[in-house]
Amino acid sequence: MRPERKPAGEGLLVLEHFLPYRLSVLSNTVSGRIAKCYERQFQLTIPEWRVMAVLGRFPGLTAAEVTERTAMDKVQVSRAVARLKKTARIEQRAVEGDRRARHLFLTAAGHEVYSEIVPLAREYERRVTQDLSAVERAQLERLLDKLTAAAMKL
Amino acid sequence: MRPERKPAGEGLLVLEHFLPYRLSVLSNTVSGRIAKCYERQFQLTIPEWRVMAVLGRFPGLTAAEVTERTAMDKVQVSRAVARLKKTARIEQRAVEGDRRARHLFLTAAGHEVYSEIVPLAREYERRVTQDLSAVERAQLERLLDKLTAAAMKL
DNA sequence: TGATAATAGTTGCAATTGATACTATGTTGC
DNA sequence: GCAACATAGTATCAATTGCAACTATTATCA
Repeated sequence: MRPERKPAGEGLLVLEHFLPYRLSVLSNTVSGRIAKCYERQFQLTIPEWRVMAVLGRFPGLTAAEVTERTAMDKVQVSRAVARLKKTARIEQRAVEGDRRARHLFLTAAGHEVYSEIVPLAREYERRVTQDLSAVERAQLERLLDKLTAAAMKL
Repeated sequence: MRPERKPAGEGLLVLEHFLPYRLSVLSNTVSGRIAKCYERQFQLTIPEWRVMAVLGRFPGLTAAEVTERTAMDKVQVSRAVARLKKTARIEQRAVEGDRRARHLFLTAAGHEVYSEIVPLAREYERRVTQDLSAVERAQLERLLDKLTAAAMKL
């Protein structure tokens, strides 16, 4: 009775082909690299940058809406917002008809930081994907859509 | 007038098409779901499960080799190993000719847990990818390879 | 109305993490 | 054989996180 009859057999998990594992390695590598960049240059943590990024694209969201859009949790957003307020990268304005929530906006200083980081981020993305053909890029986009949708559903 | 005339304009980052962001959302969603599963059922953290998974596939690795294979850092591995030892899921044996390192193995109890988790992990992966055709699966594999290689190089 | 529940956001505390430094052992080159 | 350096793994301490509880406000509905 051989113990290791089949390498990808029933009871074995081949980690290097296991999707969640591969995604995690890739995502950590990719995000980690850019993070180093804006951490050093702007003293921004990943959650802070994420909040800024989404506010740059959708000014005036509330913290709850930021939470939805970023798949961060609300405590994480709350703390990122607090730090960003303290460093004057964002500001808050009242929400008409709801005194619990506040609209969030990048300040002028926030915009400045944002517009410095965006090209860096773009450039980094470009480098990571530079070996992909146009076709492969389209495939990637499509696959990410499908996988994300499927993962959300479970 | 279309609202999104220049969707990828110079100064704007369209988060929902930005690769690092999409990878992060997908990876967190995917890993998070399975993690919940073995956290509840077996009191295993993500790093612990990762160490077990790699030891299930490659019995006898040292902590340093686990570190290499998992893209975790060595402190993380050290702590996961400490916990797994305490919960008797793994055991250590001397390395011939090097008294610093020790070979790591799943115990019988560890194997039991492992062989219960593997089918769950498999099933979960199957569900996430069930909407993909065979061709798409191959594309995915290929794209992950390319992206991971590119990210590592930077 | 008023009681109950839901939502926005914050805070406190315990657990986890990350960076750094440390011990012990091994290797290299002179 | 012995400095100087490298490696395996652990410990320490501050910073970050995650969970649950909390305040304040708004919504529901009998």
